[in-house]
Amino acid sequence: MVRAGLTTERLVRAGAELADEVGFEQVTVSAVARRFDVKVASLYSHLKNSQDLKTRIALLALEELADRASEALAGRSGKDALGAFANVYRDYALAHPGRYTAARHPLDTETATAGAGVRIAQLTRAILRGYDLAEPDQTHAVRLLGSVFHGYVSLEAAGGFSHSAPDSRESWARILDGLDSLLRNWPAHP
Amino acid sequence: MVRAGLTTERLVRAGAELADEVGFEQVTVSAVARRFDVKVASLYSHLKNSQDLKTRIALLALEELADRASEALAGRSGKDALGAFANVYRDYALAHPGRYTAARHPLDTETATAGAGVRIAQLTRAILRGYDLAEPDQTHAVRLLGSVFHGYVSLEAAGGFSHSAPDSRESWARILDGLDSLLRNWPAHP
DNA sequence: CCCACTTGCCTAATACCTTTAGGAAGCTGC
DNA sequence: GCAGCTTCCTAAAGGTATTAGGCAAGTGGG
Repeated sequence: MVRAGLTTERLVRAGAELADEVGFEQVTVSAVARRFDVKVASLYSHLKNSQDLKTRIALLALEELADRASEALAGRSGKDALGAFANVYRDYALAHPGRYTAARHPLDTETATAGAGVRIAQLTRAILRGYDLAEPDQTHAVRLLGSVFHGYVSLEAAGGFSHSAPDSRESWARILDGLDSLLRNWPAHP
Repeated sequence: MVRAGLTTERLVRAGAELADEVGFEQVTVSAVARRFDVKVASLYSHLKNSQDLKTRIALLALEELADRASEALAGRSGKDALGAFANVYRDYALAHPGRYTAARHPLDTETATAGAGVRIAQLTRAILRGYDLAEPDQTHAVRLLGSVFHGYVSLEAAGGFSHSAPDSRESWARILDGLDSLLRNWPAHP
């Protein structure tokens, strides 16, 4: 009996690749086992269950996203930072649709607060240092940015903008212009 | 043998209720059959397959959403319309989380263009009539609004804003202020 | 009224996926 | 070179999806 050398790490990584290839919903313990040419039950020494696999893929994706965002943001500020961060999001979602879907997978509170999601939130807040926003407006703005990035990228991934003019990239650029403008002129509370 | 009186309509409606109760992902042909106290195979006279069921639930949700939005928008314009539309979205998502998830379910192009999704897009565009935006900026703005509404509501539904100050409603209100401001002062192309 | 026909729901069967229990073969260190 | 842990396996039970074929409940024409 030749051992396949399974580890949780390798299984999760394979699951992430599978997600990008066939969609996150289609990622199954069985499919990962097939990929390693191993019986399904063998994976249960490394994974608690199917949900565990999906959660770990989600955490991997969040970490990759946070790493890229962190690197892109280094040395940038203001609109430059805004655009860099936004493009990391968009590029990641387009290059790794399955992982991106995984990153949006609902996590229970403890898992979420322990994962890289909070790093992403911190980075979003860092972008706003280039704009003059005091609390609580800063938090409102963080939520706005998160919504726009996530919303746009999801709709784009779902094909929402693919069959109509103008080009999605053009809209993306103009939306970033708009956000920059809004952040510089955030309306005072009435 | 007493007949249960199954119809595609009733099955889809039951599926939608089930989605709101246990989540759209948990909606299964078997679960719907149980709800009617009927054998699973019986549903296949009314539904093509599991995917068909989910697609029909998605279309139902889109239609309900479009109906509500249409009603809310009647007689309103400008920021008033923007707020009314946004609140329909948010309220629907909070009241019917499963249906809302269903509404975001990816549809193939033909199904999507035949469904109520296009009505929603048209309504979004109608809101912008209250602002002075020419094409292609109008389309960019439609995409921005769609992204913000969808993004915010998804993040909120996933619990993103639930355990932190300020209150989510407050952010929502201030984000709508921000969007209104941005639409009134849409930056000219550099 | 009843016979034929259509329709609605059923049984049966196949094929996956998930998960647990328990066993055997490989590796590691003494 | 063997004790013990680890890795992977076989076996089994239970759930979901889907198809094929059957019987009984409604329906319409003679």
